[in-house]
Amino acid sequence: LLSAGEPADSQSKARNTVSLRHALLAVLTAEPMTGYDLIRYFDGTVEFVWHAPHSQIYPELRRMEQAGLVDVQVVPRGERAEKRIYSITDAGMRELRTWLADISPYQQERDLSRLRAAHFEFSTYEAARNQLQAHLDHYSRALRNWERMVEDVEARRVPLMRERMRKRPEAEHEAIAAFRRFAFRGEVAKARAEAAWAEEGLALLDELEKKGVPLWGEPGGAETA
Amino acid sequence: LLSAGEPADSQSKARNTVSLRHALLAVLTAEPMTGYDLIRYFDGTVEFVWHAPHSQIYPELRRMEQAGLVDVQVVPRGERAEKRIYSITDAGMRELRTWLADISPYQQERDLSRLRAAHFEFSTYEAARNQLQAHLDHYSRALRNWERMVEDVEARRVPLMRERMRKRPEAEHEAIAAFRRFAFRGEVAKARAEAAWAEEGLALLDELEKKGVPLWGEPGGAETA
DNA sequence: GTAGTCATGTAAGAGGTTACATGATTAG
DNA sequence: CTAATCATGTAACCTCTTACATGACTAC
Repeated sequence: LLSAGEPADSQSKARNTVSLRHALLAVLTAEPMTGYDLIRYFDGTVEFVWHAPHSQIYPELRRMEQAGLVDVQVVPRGERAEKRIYSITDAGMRELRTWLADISPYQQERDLSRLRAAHFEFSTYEAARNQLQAHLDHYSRALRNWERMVEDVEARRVPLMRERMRKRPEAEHEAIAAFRRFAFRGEVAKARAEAAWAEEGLALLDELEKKGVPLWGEPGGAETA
Repeated sequence: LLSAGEPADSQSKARNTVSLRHALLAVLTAEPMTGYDLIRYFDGTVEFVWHAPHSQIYPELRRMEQAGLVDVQVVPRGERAEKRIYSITDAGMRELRTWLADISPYQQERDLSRLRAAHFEFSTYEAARNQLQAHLDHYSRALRNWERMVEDVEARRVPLMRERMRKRPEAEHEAIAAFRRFAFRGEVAKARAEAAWAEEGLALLDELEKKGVPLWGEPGGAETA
C-alpha cells in the first residue's frame, strides 16, 4: 500500500514533540519577559503559527526553567504579588539552534473542511453552501490579517521585531525582517488558496443544483436507501 | 456525554470533537467492512484528510457500536478466529448528516515549518536550505499524489467510490464524483502553494547569501550576543 | 467601589502517538 | 515451513482544551 506523504528520511531521529517549548524560546530571544507577556505575543503575532493557552504556557516555562533553558528573575509586584521574568540562557539558544536544524516528519493531516466537503453528497445544498461560506469567511479574514502583517513587517512596525533588531548589528536586520515576512507570506498564500477553493466549491454547488443533481439530504433527494 | 434525547437546541452547538467517528461513518457508507478494511482505506485515500492509527480505530468502533451508530456482524475466520464486520445504522446516517451541517470552529494553527522559517536568522544558510528543501520535497510528492487521485476520480478508478455509486441511482453519481474531486483539488491547491512557498524561500536564501547578509548560526556570523 | 488589566496557577479529560502484544490464515 | 497478510486489541504517555480558581494593581 502506498501512503500519501511519507517523509521517510533515513537519518535524523527528529524527535519533535514539545515545539511549544521552541516557540517560547524563539519569542524570548527578543527580550526577557513574563509568562503573561508571552501569552500576549502569542495571541498577537505568534498565534498564527503556534497557538497556546496560558494553561499550557505557565507549566511549560517551569519545565524549561528546570531544564536550564531559561533563567528566572522573580520581581515583586506591589506589596504582596510577584512576577517571574524569564530570559533565554545559552543552553536555550543552543536548543533553539538544534531544533532549527532538525528535519521533523510532517504531521498527519486532519482537515475537517476537506473531510466534510468530500461527503457533501449526504448533505443538502444549503448546508454545503453554509460550510463553504464559513470557510471563505474564515480565510478571507485570515488573508486580510496576514496581508496587514506582511505590510507591518515591511514597514518595520512590529514591536518585538524592532526590539530584536535593536540588539543586533545592522547587517542582520535585513534577514530578521525577510524571514518574518517570508513566514507571513506563507500564510497569505495558504489563506488565498483556501478562499479560492471555497469559491470553486460554491460555484460547483450552483452548477450541480442548476442541473438538478439530487443530494441525499434534500427533501426531494433519496432518503436513506 | 452524548444522549439520544438531546433536543437539538437552536442551531448547532458545534460540539466537534470526535471527528474520527465521522470519518469512519463516512467510509462505512460505501459498504460494511472490518476495522482492518477501514484502516486500509484510511491509509489509502482517506488518510490525506484524516489520518488515524489502528489503536484509535478499533476502540472507536466499539464505542460507536455502543452508541448504536454501527451494527456488527461477527463472522468466523477459519476455525478459531473471528472478524467483526461493521455497517452503518440509520442512527449513524443521521449522525453523519447532522455533523455535515454543523459549522465547527477552525482549529488553532500549529505549523512547524512556518515557525521555523520565521526564525531562520538563528540558523545557518545550510540548515535553512535543508528545511525548505524538505518542505519542497514533501509537498512535491504530495502534489503528484493528489493530482493522480483527481485523475482517478475523474476516470472513476476509485474502488470505494464505484461501490458507493453502484448503490445509488445514476442521477447522484455526478455529485459523488464531483465532491471527491473537489476535496482532492483542495489538497492539490494547498500542496502547490506550499511548494511555491518553499521555492520562494530558497530564492530568498540565495539572494541574502549573495548579498553577504550574516546569520547568527554561521561560523562567520555573530555568536550568542 | 468597581471594572479592567496584570499575573499565575491547577485539574479533568479528550484526542493522538508509539510501543507492546497476540494469533490465525494463506500463498509460495 | 516460512513469510506476508489478515485481524484485533491494550497501555503508557504526551499534548491540548476547557474549566475552575485566585488575587493584586490601577484608573475611573
